[in-house]
Amino acid sequence: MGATIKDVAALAGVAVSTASYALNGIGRVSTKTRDKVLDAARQLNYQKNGIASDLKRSRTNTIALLLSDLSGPYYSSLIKGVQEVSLNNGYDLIACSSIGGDSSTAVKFIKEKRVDGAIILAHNIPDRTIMDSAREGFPIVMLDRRLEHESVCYVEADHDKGGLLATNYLIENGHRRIAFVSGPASSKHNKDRYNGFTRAMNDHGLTIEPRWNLIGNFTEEGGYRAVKLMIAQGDLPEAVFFANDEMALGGITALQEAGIRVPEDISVIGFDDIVQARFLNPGLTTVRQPDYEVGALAVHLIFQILKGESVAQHYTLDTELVIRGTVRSIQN
Amino acid sequence: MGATIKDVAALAGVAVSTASYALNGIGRVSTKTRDKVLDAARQLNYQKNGIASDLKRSRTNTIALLLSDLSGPYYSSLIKGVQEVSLNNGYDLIACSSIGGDSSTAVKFIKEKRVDGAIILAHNIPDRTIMDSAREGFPIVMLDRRLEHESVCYVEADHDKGGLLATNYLIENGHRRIAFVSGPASSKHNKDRYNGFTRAMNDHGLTIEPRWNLIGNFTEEGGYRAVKLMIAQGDLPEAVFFANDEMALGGITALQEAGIRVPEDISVIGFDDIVQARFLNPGLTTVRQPDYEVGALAVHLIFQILKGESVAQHYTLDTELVIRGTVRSIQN
DNA sequence: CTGTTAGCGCGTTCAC
DNA sequence: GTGAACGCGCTAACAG
Repeated sequence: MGATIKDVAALAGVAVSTASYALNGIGRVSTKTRDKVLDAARQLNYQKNGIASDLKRSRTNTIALLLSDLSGPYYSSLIKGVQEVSLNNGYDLIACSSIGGDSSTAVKFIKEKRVDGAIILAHNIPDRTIMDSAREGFPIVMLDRRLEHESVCYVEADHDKGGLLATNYLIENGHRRIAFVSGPASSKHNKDRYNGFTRAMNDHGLTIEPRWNLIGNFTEEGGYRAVKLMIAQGDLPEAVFFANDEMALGGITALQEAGIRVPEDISVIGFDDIVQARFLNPGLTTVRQPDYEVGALAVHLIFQILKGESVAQHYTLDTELVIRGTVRSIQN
Repeated sequence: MGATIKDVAALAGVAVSTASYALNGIGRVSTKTRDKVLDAARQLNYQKNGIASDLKRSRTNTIALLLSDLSGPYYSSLIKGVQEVSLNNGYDLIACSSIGGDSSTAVKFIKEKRVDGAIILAHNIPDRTIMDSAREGFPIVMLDRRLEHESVCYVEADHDKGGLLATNYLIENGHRRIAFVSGPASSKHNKDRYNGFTRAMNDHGLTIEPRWNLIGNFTEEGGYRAVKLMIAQGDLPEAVFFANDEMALGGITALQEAGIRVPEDISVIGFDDIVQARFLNPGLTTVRQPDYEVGALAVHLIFQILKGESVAQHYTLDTELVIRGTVRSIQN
């Protein structure tokens, strides 16, 4: 167990350096010697110690995707984008979680230079930590927030425009009395979506009723509660714009429980296009973010920076309306 | 940038080893010296090179979860189990994919000893590779298949009993003419589920119609096709047991398209309890595996082995029936 | 008891 | 094709 390159060299009767060259297939070695070495390696079941190799090379050929929690939520398309582009560039990809904040695996990996670059989708890693790690030459791309720092850049969907898109769609379908269920006030994305909403409302001379500005905290439970509250107030709006799909899920449950039909009695629109959206009946109309593209671009930027090319600090991608069955057209 | 421990020692005016002791908080250093060192480290924004550290210690304090594809399917509960137990034991956890087979990140990490142990849920890593890596002291736990090797153990749900459970439930509800839609023949889990099915059928003296033994390959598409075929044959069964939920999803779509109602005209049961199952209308009745427990047990075993304690080679956990709305009771 | 010296871990790479 | 330095931090043995 655990043969080292020394053992291989000894068995093959060559110097360690020669063994290394042969193993890595870098010129300088006659075919005969190479074969001897490879043979010895096979006999000893030799596997190089990747850590020693990384240490010497001072690069790991690996990039990390930092998530708040490995067990979810499910950023399938985004990860696919990250994964495909990494692999195409010959880099390895690992995912790790930031549970535990500054003492988490995620933070350890960027701080201790265990990877060559990182993509961050983990709200609980403090800006400070990220900036400390973002030394010259250590590329970091943020996906969940903005961060002004020379060697950190960020990619995001245009949530503002997405909010506008969704709201305009409701208005085009004849809705005028529209409620908005927000996520947490601290969320930039929530704020952007809300901005888009207000812009659309104002553009069409519609008024935003304060009593229809509800808080749902981006959770299914929160959406459920918000709608319960709305129902308790009486006087329902014609449509509800949930700032994310999870809240819409909860909201729809609350509506169903009250015998209010979607979309016959009230229209609903969400944001994100999570997997479940398609499986509701009727399917949830929502706004899709270009997740795959966000992921792909993020890694692409990492490689640009690694190559020493300069990149912009900020990229915005478009969102797209996904029309299913929860919004109906009202004839006025 | 990139201060090393040498710089810290120099600035603090002590030897490197002293700096190391101070930084790691291992006795042998006066408070005063310690403070000087910590101060110097702070000033230089020092971060240890984790790779050098790992090399020296020859352990990484990290375990890896090897998945076929980081972008899905979504083993949320299982990963939660793995994650929580790892963290509780003070170990870091990383996830990586085996896309690319023997040249994948996953394989690289186990071969090159970049982690202290691994949990494998990646069918495309060859047995051979796993056995080569499973040297003395390198713990590997398999979740997706059995592998007979002294230092490899496996944990699995009782798929056979799960198949029995599902089938018995259909039979208890008066169904006698039952179809079975299989996954790929190569899948052990599929085979076990099918065994449970046949056992239940035989126990009740029911016959298995060959024309109702369909192949769906564990995919939504496959389930869809299988049901289309079944419909084309005419003479529908009373119930269909899909060997996994994804196929059930596809099958239900096919039934709907043909105007066949679930469960009024035909009952459906699945296996796995994927997230979507709950969101179908009606909710999909299915068999749940104890995913969290499987994950938690897997890591637990890793730690046992790491501590040099001996463990059994094989663990089986029970499955559970999740009753929702796709099976109806037939009065004969 | 505090602090230092020296060598190790393992593979890579440069100069000869 | 080879010897030896090197990457960086850890630690046993030793000196003060």
